[in-house]
Formats: sequence, structure tokens, C-alpha cells
Amino acid sequence: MAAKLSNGSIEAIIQGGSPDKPVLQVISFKKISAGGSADRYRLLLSDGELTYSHAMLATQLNNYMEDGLIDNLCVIQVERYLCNTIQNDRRIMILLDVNVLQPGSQVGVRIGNPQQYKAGSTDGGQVNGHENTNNSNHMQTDTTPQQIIKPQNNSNGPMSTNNNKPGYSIKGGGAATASPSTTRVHSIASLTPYQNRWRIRARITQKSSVKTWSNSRGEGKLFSVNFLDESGEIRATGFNDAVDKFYDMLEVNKVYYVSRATLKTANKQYSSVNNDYEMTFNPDTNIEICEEETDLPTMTFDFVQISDLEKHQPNSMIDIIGVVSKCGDIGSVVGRQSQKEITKRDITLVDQSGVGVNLTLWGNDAQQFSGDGNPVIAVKGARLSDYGGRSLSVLASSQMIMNPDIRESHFLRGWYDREGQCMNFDKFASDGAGSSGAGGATNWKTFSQVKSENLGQSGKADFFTSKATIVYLKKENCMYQACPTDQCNKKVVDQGNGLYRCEKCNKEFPNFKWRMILSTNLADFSDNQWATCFQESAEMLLGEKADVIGNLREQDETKFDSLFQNALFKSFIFKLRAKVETYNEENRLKTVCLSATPVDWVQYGEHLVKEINQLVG
DNA sequence: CCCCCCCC
Repeated sequence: MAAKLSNGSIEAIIQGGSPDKPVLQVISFKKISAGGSADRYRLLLSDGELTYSHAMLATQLNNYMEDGLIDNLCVIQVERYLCNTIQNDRRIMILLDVNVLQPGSQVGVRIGNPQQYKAGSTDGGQVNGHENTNNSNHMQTDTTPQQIIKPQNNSNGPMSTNNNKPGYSIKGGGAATASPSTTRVHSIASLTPYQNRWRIRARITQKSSVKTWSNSRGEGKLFSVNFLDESGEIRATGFNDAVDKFYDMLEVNKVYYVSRATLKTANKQYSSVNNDYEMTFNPDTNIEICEEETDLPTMTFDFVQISDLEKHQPNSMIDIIGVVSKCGDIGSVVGRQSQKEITKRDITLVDQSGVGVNLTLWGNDAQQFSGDGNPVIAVKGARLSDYGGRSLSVLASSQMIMNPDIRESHFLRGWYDREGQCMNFDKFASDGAGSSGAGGATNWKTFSQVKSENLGQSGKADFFTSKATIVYLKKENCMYQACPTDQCNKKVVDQGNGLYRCEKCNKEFPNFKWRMILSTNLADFSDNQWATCFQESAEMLLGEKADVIGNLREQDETKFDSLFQNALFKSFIFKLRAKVETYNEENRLKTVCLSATPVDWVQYGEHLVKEINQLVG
């Protein structure tokens, strides 16, 4: 006794109608992997009369596939759906909420004798699209949220959610289901640069302040907002005139109709928003506030499990959730570029994958943070770095939420209180070779890898560790007379009267201290690399303290020279920092040695064994 | 057309 399918509903939907909660059969499905981002599922649906292959499951329902709730030949009732026109007038149906009425194993057969849907002239040749999945851009986008926090429409507090029950399907909010206003708008997930007539209805989840810029390409001001609907999210940016036109009118949490903005490919490196495209407001862009009640979500996450962070590219943006197992003290660092002091705090996040990761908070976030009670922290748009194997940083553009009222958070709370708090957690790259103290952060690279992987070329510094041999040391100008004041290493001016003047301290001293800046060419089996060693690492290479070396230079040139001779062809473990810097409009890679330590051959051997084992598989 | 987010 198979369920009765809603005959004719597919044709109705494709032709713009909105039949209520159609009952359909899933003939087959196909997982579409989108290179690193979340999977999407494409379904071949039947209403008993027609089959239709341009149907996608919203990714927040992916668990229906992963848990086997939807299988071949099962019968579903589609509680909520969208149907959008994409390029070439093809219609794509996105299933937003479904109920499985009968599993495929119970149904066992194709119900009725459905024929492939054939549109008029516009859809020609695409009826077999189910087996031919890579021909449409929409199939490869990954714009739908994994987790959705519903708007605060009841009394459960500010993070109220309707989806923290098992399965967490999104329930349509009564009147909003298939109402004319929802069917006439496009879903964010369906937007591409290749179509020009669309309108979305979406909630603003984040709004930046107005920022001005000035560089070689010009100057101006801009702001950006994130839009979110049931299908996904997109970032939109307004420049100059668009700032004046839209900045004040757009408010966080309010819902707007947007049309006629420019769509372009998003630069994922800078975006925490899960969309291949982004929007730029242009003079034609129309934005209107939507005053009606909507059931649009307020926030989405696409969480990465901590143990999976290694699968993601360093410097990318990810969403993370974990329990604060350790909360470091507040500290401060001086920015290399800005020379400004900034406060920071390192905390450790853990999850049920059994791995812990460092998360760095900056400025106000660091100051205000308290780890009391081991809270759950969710961060949308944290920056992933490969320091220490993997670590995370909360940016100004990130959204950090303490104890969010979502399913994952409740799960982690229960797990941590029950067992997590007693567990020992793995760390990334706990490969201890080359580290003396607790740090242990080791990102091993050969010099040929440094080049082939373009380390330091991204505009950000890259840190790595190499075992290398000194093949050349540049003796000239490797030392200077520096201000004797603690902390101040400014070069002093010899006044010729036995006094040395420091311009920075604006003081004269009867003495100075020797400081070193030593250029060295390092080699490993794969390539060689110039690096600059300052005081401590230079002392390590030469095997003497800087003040001794300085005095030798003045008093015993033979011994001074022999220090350099003896250092040649010695090997060390080098921690290096590489970054492209610009001198006279010329870019070159600058590599600075942060530390040099004698090779611990046992540890280094263990590291090599590990690498060999990894190569073997 | 921004895209800096800091330290090891």
C-alpha cells in the first residue's frame, strides 16, 4: 500500500504554481561534492506522472541523506520548497523541508509510470541532467547553511531556535508557507552572475561600519552587509554613493527586498560568508524594507569539527564551536606593522573529536572574555592559521557567541560535563622535534617547499621550521653599537668624545651594547635560502655572545674571522618567518630567523621516521 | 574599487 503521489504537482511547480505540500517519490539521488565545501544532494523526483531531475536538497537537510532517511524510492511530503529560474530558463526546485512518509525499502517500486519532464523549447536536451550533473553552476555552489538559528519569535530568549530538536528540520512558520510573497522571490542560493533579473528577500545578519581606504588604485569609502534567507547567505558591499544611499537604511536583523545589484565571484579568502558569489550595490540597485512578518533565519553556521581543521586551507575563514577548556591570561603584543600595542588572550577550544585548538581573541574581545564555567563558544568567520599545526583567530568581522542556543551547543555542554572535562585532548602538530619548551609548534618545510608553496607570498607572514646547514655568513655590517637601555636596541651615534647618543631615548651614554644582524645563506637537501638572524640566533650560529664577538672584531680580527669559519657547514633547526616586503616598489621575500637550536638528532630522527611513515601511507 | 585583524 504505497502512498499516493501528488499527480501533476511537478508540472505545476515548474510552471510557477505552488501546490501545497506535494507528495513525491525520490527515484534516485546523487551527491555533488563541491571541492572542500559541504556536499549537496540532487534528487530525481517523481509525482507519479513526471520525473524531474532539477531538484536540490537544501544542505541543512543533508543529514536526511547521510542518515539514510531519504533513500531511493522513498516517498516524501515536501513541506516547503522554492522554485527558481536559473540561466536558460531552467527551473530548479530547492527542497527546504521534507517529511519522509515511507522509506524506499517499504515502497520497493517506482510508483506509476512517470515520464521524464520535457519543457517546451527552453529546456531541450537537459532531461537526462541527473546523470549529467556538472553542467550548471548552481549545482556546484555551496551556499546553504548547515545550521540555522530562527528569528526570535517566541519567549525562549534572544537565541531562540526552532531547530534544536532531533533532525532539526526547518519548519515553515504557518502563514509563511508557500505564500505568494515567498514564491515570487529568488533564493540567495540560486543567484549567479549569469542572470540579471532576480529579487531576493533576506535578513541582514551583519553590518560593518563605514570604512575609508586609500591606495594606489584610488580612494573611497565602503560598507558591507550580510544577507541571509532560508537557502543561504551572501555578502553585499556598497561603495561611495551607495554608502550615502543605503548605509542608514539597512539595519541588522531587518528584512529587505533586494534587486538589480551586481553579482561577482567572491574572494573566499576574505569572506566568512558561505557563498561563491557576492553582491555589489550599483546605481541601479533597488532595496526596499520588508515590513511583513517573515520566518527568515537570523544566523547560520557551517561548523568544522576541530579534528577536521587540518583539512582546511590555512588563512581561510571557518565556523567553529567548542567548549573553552582553558582560558589564558590577558596579554599584549606589539603589531609588527602598526607598532601599536594590542591586547590578546589565548583560549583553548575542545570538542568531541578529542582535539583541542587555540583560539586567539584580540582587543575588546580579549578584555571582556571570561572562561568561567567552561562556556561553549561559537565563532562564525574565524580565521584559520597553520601556526602550531592549526590555530584560530577571532577577527573584527567574526561573530562570536557564548553558549548559543543551538543543538551543537547543547550537545557539547552535555558531552563536556559528562566526559569531556576528564579527557586528554590531542593537539595539532605535537611533533616535538626542534622545540625546546612547551610550544612545540612545528610546521616543517624544506626550502623547495617554501618556494613551491609560495610561503610568505600571501601578504601575510608564514612561519615554518627547517633543518638546514649554514653555507655562507655575511661578515660585513653584521654588528652595530646599540643603545645600552634595556628594550631599546636603537643604533647609537659615536660622539667621538667617549659618549654614544641614542636618538630614540634622546640621551647620551658612556657605553653601548653590541647587537647583531647577521645575513646567512642556509641550505638543505632541496634548495637554499637567505635568512636574517638577530641577536640570539646569531649568537647561536657563531657560538659566542654578541659582546664577545664585538670585542673580537675590534681587537682580534683573526679570532673574529675564525668564528665565522667554524660556523660554516654547521646544521641547526631553524624557526623562520617568511613574508614579502616591499622596498622601493620592489617585492622580495624576506626570511627572518626566529630561533636556531642545535639539532637533537634523536628527535629529528623520530620526525623523519614519522614523515617516512606518512609517505608510505 | 575593500580584503588590515596584529605575537609566536
